[in-house]
Amino acid sequence: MELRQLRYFAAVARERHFGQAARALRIAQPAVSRQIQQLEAELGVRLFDRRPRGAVLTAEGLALLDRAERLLGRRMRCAATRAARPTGRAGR
Amino acid sequence: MELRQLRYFAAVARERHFGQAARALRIAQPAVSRQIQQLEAELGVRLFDRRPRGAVLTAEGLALLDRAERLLGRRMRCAATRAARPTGRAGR
DNA sequence: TGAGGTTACGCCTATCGTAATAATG
DNA sequence: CATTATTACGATAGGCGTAACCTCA
Repeated sequence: MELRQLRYFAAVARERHFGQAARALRIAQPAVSRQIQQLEAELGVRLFDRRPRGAVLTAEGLALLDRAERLLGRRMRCAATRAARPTGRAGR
Repeated sequence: MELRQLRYFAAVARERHFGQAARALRIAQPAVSRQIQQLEAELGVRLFDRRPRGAVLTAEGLALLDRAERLLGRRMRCAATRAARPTGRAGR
């Protein structure tokens, strides 16, 4: 599993739309579709119900969304990134 | 940033050794070195002090390790992963 | 000089985008 | 029949492994 997949997944969940998610991500729709499929295959669950008017989260998808957003939200912006500021030590 | 980078980083931090981390990860040493470099570049910090006897975490590295292990530990094993049982994995 | 990390280079896998296809109300 | 997701396919980028090089006590 990679963060990219979670990011795409979260986008689709937010937009409830593969195409709109793709637009928000600045990529093509098939790329989103593929990553979601991969994620579903790896997890062994169906994350979305594909409908002609868009995609709706399944129960498992909803549960994953909670975790995924939490993970994405706290990426790695705490400890190390703070040191990237001019707070004293800067190696290069 | 990808989970792969965090996984490699955590391995090096645990082993305090690029080569040993590579062995633990079942990959070659340069692969580890490259991913760590990428991570350092993205974060803008030096995560390890390379020494002739191994690698030691910098203060920023230590802080990142804490977050990384937490993230890796709670990957996505809650809701969806429950359905991901055997018969589906194909390595290389 | 030896242990360990990095750079160079070629291969292979994965991802992406465009276009065509299938499915559903 | 229109809208939306999927599959096919060629092109591109990224990651990995082997080999050679550099660095430091």
